[in-house]
Amino acid sequence: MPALQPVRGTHDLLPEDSRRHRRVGDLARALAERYGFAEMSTPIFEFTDVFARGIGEATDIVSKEMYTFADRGGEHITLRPENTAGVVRAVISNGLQQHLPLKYFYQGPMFRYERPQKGRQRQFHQIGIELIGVAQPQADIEVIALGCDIIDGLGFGADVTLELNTLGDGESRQAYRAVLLDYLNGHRAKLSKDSLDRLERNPMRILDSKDEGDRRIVADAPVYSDHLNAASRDFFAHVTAGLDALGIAYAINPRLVRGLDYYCHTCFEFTTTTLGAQGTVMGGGRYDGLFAIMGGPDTAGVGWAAGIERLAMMLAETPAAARPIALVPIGEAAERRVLILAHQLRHAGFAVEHGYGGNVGKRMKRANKVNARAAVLIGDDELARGTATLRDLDTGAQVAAPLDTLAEALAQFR
RNA sequence: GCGGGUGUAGCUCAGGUGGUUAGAGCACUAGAUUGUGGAUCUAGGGGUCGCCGGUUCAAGCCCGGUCACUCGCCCCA
Repeated sequence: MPALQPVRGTHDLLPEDSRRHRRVGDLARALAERYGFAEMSTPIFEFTDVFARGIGEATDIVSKEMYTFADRGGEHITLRPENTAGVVRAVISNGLQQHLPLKYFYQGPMFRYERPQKGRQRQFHQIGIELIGVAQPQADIEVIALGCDIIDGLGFGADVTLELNTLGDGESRQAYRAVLLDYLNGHRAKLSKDSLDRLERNPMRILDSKDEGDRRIVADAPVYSDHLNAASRDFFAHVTAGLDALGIAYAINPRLVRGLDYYCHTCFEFTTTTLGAQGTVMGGGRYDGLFAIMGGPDTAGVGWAAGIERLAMMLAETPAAARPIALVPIGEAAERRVLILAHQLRHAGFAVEHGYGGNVGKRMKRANKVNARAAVLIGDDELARGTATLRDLDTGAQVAAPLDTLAEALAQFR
């Protein structure tokens, strides 16, 4: 490590970045609460098994992207690559199935050992929701509607499309898998190298291949919707009908297959073309089988996760920082007075900055630099009269205000 | 993990085919202005040219490696 650099794929969030992230997180939380989702958080590391089992050994995340290490006690620990498995673990650990349905919102860092690109980092941040314990399609609709509100609320409605598909239930999936494997095996010789690999791990993935040759083969492949059983078809029909009723636009994408093992029935992605190759901005679906896989009682679940960095990148502008009041003391006596005054004004709810030394000019410059809304000048003259000189830094207008009621005079600059 | 591109000051970038002390704009600091910011002017600070090695009398420039970023693949948020 030659120079002092951050670890590959990690980034500092300086105040401007932080404000963008907060814009996303705050809006998402506020809307989630409106839908009845309460914020909670789980540890950023868990026993490796939580993810290995929950996400699926064969997935890319588990097979090559986890930050795993042995701690000093020899336990196998993994930095969370996503949060659904952790939330499910928390529900089971705390015996929360007695309180179904559960509705959670979370926000925080995730870790994946991948090659960084724009919109892809090794430490990144997600917001997400989980609706646990509702097997009916109402839950899917509600979860998607909330996602949609957040995307719209951030101002991305025009740049983002909702892609929707169903993975059916276990029975349907097994039936289709068999038919599909049969077909693909017949074209083995012409499949790309990547797809031969997928044939073993997740054949439905091949449907979404970008390889030309694969696409030709896929074009004539059996279609999943022909192999869905009645229950699965019915479930999906309810979901789409619900979205229609709410006026939520979506595009059915039969090729949409999510990578994680635990998904069933509804799956969806909110995608954009404005971010380059990393176009998925929010993704999720139903995971009714996950609780059983994790060793808990059968419990339904639906949710999504969204990448804060990706959403923050799409933000048209950086939210402005709060504008403080700048206190400018002139002389020793004023300096002492201002120390106290700053404290009082802060307690009264004002954001207050006082320069740290320097003459009036320098302090005014500093006030300007922190984008102060107003300056309060106090020197010997003012102290003698019991006033402060109050300057509006936007207009330059200046008035005298009594020191003991300064908070009232400053109220207009809040 | 695979393939392509890039890497000069805090930021954005100049530096024809290798040739003395590496430049600009913005930003920063100080002064003009010791009780008044944003504008202007003046001066100043700041670079082991990502890092290591090689070729050469001589490397910011050529070669190799390495690190980071970036574009695409894989996959995902």
